[in-house]
Parts: sequence; C-alpha cells; structure tokens
Amino acid sequence: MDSGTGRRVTIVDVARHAKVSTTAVSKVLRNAYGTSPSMRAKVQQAIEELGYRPYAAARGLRGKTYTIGVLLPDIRNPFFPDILDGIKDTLRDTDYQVLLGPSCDSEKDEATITNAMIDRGMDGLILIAPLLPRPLLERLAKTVPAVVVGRHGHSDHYDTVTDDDITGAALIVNHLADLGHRHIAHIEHRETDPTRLSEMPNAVRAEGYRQAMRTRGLEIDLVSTTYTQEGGYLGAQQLLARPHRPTAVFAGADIVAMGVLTALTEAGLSVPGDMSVAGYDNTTFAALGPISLTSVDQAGHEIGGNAARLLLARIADRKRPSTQVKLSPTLVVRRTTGPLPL
Amino acid sequence: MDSGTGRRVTIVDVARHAKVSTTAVSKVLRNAYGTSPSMRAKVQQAIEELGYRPYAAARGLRGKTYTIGVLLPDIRNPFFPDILDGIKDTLRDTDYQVLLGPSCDSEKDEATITNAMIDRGMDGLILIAPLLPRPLLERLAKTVPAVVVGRHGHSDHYDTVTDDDITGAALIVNHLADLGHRHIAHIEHRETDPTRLSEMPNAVRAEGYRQAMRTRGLEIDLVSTTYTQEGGYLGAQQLLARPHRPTAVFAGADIVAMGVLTALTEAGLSVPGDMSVAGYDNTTFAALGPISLTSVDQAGHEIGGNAARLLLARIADRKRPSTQVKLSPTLVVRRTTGPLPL
DNA sequence: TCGGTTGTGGGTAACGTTTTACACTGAACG
DNA sequence: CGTTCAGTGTAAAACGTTACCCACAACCGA
Repeated sequence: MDSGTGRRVTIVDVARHAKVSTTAVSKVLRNAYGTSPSMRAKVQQAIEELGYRPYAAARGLRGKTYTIGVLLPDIRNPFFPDILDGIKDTLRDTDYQVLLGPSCDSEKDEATITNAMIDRGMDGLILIAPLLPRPLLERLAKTVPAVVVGRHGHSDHYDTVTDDDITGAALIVNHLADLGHRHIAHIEHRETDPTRLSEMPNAVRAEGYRQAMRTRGLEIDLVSTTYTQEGGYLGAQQLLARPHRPTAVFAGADIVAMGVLTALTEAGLSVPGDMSVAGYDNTTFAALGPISLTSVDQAGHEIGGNAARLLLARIADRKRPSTQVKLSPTLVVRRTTGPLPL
Repeated sequence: MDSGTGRRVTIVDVARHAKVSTTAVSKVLRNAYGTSPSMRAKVQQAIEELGYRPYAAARGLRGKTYTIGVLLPDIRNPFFPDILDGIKDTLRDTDYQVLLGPSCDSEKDEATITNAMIDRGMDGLILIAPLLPRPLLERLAKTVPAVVVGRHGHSDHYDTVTDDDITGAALIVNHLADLGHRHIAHIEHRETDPTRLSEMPNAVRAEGYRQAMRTRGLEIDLVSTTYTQEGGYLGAQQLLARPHRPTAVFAGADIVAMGVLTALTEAGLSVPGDMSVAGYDNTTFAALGPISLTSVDQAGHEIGGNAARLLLARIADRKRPSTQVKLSPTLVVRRTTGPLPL
C-alpha cells in the first residue's frame, strides 16, 4: 500500500525487509520447494507490510506472465459475454488474469491482435470463432498454447470446444416442421473460403439445415448474406420478394433474426401470425419481452469454462494430445414461432 | 516468419544479421537520434528478413509496453462497444495496442483488474464509468496515466470525458412533456455512496430529471432499482401498482427500458398507446425494428476518441494540467413515445 | 566415523530491451 | 595546427524476476 507516487516496491525491497534473499522471496511467491514455515511467515509478512505485487512484465521475461488472452470476433454479439463469464469463473481461483483483445472484424486485425498478445508474453490464448486460415492457426498454436472455440475440425496442436451446430439447426427445422411449416427458409452467412466452409459454425449450421430439411423431405431455400442485423434485413426482403413466400424463417444467428423482424414489421406482417421466425444463440435480448425470440441455446458459460480448463491443461503440458469438446444445444421456444397460418 | 516452434528472434539476432550493434537496432526501432540512412536500411532489411517483432514484456521492464488498458464495467451493455470503437480508431495509427479487462461487477473486481493492468506494465488506462471510490481513483492516477470516462467531477490527476447527463435527462423530460404528459416517472439506479452520488452518470441523470421536472412545474416520481433489465422490470411493476399510474416512464438506460417494456407487455398494456417509454444511451438494440425505443444518444464513438486522445497526451506529458471534455447528447425519437392517451 | 541423504537457504546468470556514456571520425573554424 | 562540433556507432549497465547450482547443517544407517 504505497501512498502516492514513488518507485514500485520490488522483490528486492521485500527481501531486505524480511532479511532474506530474493531467491527466498521468489520461492515463497511461487510456493516452490525449499522453504521453511518460519521463512514463509517472515516473507509473507514483509509482502503484506510493503504491499508488494510481482511485476508481471518482469516475470514475462523469465517465462510466465500469468495472463491469458481472449480474442473476440465481435464484441457486439451478445452471445460472447456468456462464454467470457465461463472463462472468468473457471480462472477465478487461479493466478491467471484474463485480458481481451478488442473485437476484430478482419483476418488482418485478428493477426495483429494475436501477435500483440504473443509479444506481450501471454501464457495462452483462447480464440473465439477466429477467421484466420487453418495453417496460420496451426502455426500460432505452435508458438503459444491455444484453444479454439466454435470452430469445427480437428488439429493436433490446439484443443477445440464446439457446440453441435448440425443438431442445433435440426432442432429448429424439426420444431418448425412439427408446427406444420413446409416452406422453411434459412438465412446464412456467406462463406467462400474452403476450409472455413467446413469449420465455421455458420457454415455448419447451414449444412445442418440442409440435412434436416432433406430428412424431413422438405425443399431447401437458402439465402446468403451476413451474420449482422443488416444481413437479416436484406435476407428477409429477398424472401418477401419471392412469388412463393416461405412461412417460416430460420436465421443463423439472433442478430440476423432481429433484422428479419425489422423487415417484417416494416412490411406490415405479423409474427408468428403471418410468418414464424427463429434465431440461434439465445442471446440476452432474445429473451426480452417485446422480442421473445425462439432460439437455440449453446450453453455459452459451459463453453467458456471448458475452453479455460483445456487451456490450463495445455499450458501445464504442451505435449499433451489435443482434446475436442463438443457440447449439445437445446431449443428455447418463445413467441416468434407458431403453427402454420391457414 | 519463423516456421514452426523455435526460439523467438530477438534484437541480438537482428543485430548479428545486419552486422551492427544491438543499440543500433534499438535506435532504428524507436527512430531515435543517431542513425545514418545506410544503417537504417541495413537494419530494416534484417528485421524484414528475420520477421522480428520487439518483445513487449522486455520493453516493459525498461519503461514502455505500448499497451493501453480499457476497463469496462459491463461488457453486456451495448453502449460500450461504441466507446471502444472510438478508442480503437484513434489508436489505430499509433504503436499502441488496446487490451480490455473482462467486465467487472464490483469494486473489488475493479481493483483487482486495474492492479493486474498496472502489474503488466500498461502505459495508460481508460476507465469507463468506474465504481472505485474517488480517493482510490486519485491514487491510481498517480501510479499510471489515466482517463476516466462517464464519471463527472474534476480531478487534478486524471482527465475526464463525460456526456452532459443533465441536459440528456432534460431532453427526454421535455420531449414527453411536449407530448402532453404530466405524470412522468423515472427509474434510476440506486446510489448511496456520497461521492458517487455526485459523480456517477446515473445519479446525474436522476438529478437532471428532477431539475427538468421542476422547471416544467411537474411533480417528481422516482423509483430506485438498478441499471439492469430486471431493475426495469421491477421498477415498472412498482409503478403499475400505484393507484395513480404515470403515463410515461423515463428509464435511466436502454437496458432498463427493456425491462419496462417486458413488464408492460405482460400487463397487457400497449406502448405508446397506454404508456410512453424512453431509454438512455441509444444502444444498438434501441434501433431494432420490434423495439424502436426513443432514447438519448451519447456519441459513444466521440467519447472514446476523446478519451484515447487525452490519454496519449497524458502519457507524453504526465505533468500536464488535467482536461475535462464534456460532450452533448441528442434526442432520438422512435416509436415508444407518443402523445398523452385520452 | 563415514558417506549419504534431506532440508534450508543464497549466489548468480540469464531473459530482451532501452539508455547512458563514451569513442571515433572528419570537417569546419579560428 | 589545435579546438570544437556534429554525426555515427558501440559497450555495458540497468530493469524485476526466476532457475540452476552450490553450500551448509543436521540427521540417518552402517
């Protein structure tokens, strides 16, 4: 508790104050082998009295900074805070601190920020639905322990945590089909990159939609835009312009569903009277009274918790075989979906 | 571009490769005085060829890490990303990198995270609507350059960026009064701490509400809950239970307004037919079609930009007199407010 | 008594960067 | 022909921490 400005109190100050060596202090800090209870007590007290906190930057120079970096693709997407909470809760009782990168909207941004994190000596990285091409992810993971969240596909160098998007899409399709809908459209996020096409959640959801529709013997109606509100708005307009309109729309993300709802409101259509709408992610605002959006819940908290746990394990042992965790989504029915209009 | 694992390439490697001293490399990196064009060229090329990036942790030990920490009180509040964008845009062309603390919901969390940031050698901190008591903020600002956003009140040690919450509240009150409303209730975030009572935006908004109501000769009707969706829900229930119901509700934040809308929907009341509702912050979802919430826009992007600018100035000169920037809010009228019902 | 072990503690060399101080050149100046 | 001076470069000492290695004492079993 230094009051005011002045130099930082260092391990040397503590050592002098406790009348031991800096080595001793360091050992106590890391509760390493070779410290007697009496010495520990002395050092603890000195630390207390001086209000000493180790300087992470200096520690970094020797290997560990006790910092974990989290990369969010889009801080505006209300699904990510759930993941973050899971990460935080798991890390709460460890010495690790979490720091977030500012949201990055491009591959280039992402590379810049991950590099910045590595340069700052972070002990491990959690990448949430990263855009980086596969080979770069692999290379990254060779440099620093990493866990990739939300992106399907196996790697030997990083662990992954995903939610079963195939099943999730099926949940929605079956729910709508059970309500009697035959013409169910899907608005997806356009994907061109070939590896991303098989790995990104959006692409997998679209594939799940296709499979479920085929299983049900229904005709596929796919619109490609983006996972944004605007994407939903434009997608809905496209659908409304069709000679043969769908009776239900499955938006690939809640934020997309919001755009759809906006477009329907403008067109004077009622939901679910004229058209059913479903989203994906069960974000906080899906539950809001005036919206009350049917959606798929991904258990973000658990996703984050698993990611943190895997990362800690990998930091402890970089050679351990890579693990894939796959969680199951659940359907949350609310008021935007209803029986087929007559 | 090292392919694969292997040691980091350091300034020593660059020096050896360019056949100069490490000092020379360092000078080029920081474009310091005392480098000939020919040497610069040699060094640049070596850096290029080896794919060298300075190790921020090591730099930290010598003073600067080129890292700026941002503390968000609540990552779920959709207003903060706007501020963040402003910060990012201002810092884009500098050598600084932004890192965010995970959202913190208590004073203790906040202290932990700011300490963690200081321990990691951050060059400056931007604190967004921090909860920390004034003396701790002052002490913090003596340790590290800091800018406080959203919190009113002057300090000699840190700069501040605020939006004029008094005026903002008046915008709403006047808008509603102009529509004919006489009984306008306000849902505020309960505040007990005395310094926070004068400094926190929520408290100032409540004060602005009081002033504007008095000016208009209207009676004050204040409900104290929290700035959360639940707070809005509970506040609305309280208001609905009154014998003499208000005809308009001014919620202190958009998220609160969402709770209000939920409660009204449940009670079978129409908006704005039966009751007008207004929020504050003009968050992204206020604009969403099905919600279309009247709100006050705070120009978050500009707020962030100013904060970053001030911080850079303070990092450059820690002794400079502290600056207070105050921005003006604007009213955004949407569909949740309307004329007094008959 | 001896060698070996175990429990404690410290000395010191890194880690990668910046910064201070200084050495060496020529050239310009009187 | 000394003296100053700007320009160009380097050596070496920090910065705060950890990890390796060694020293010392006490105890053990043979």
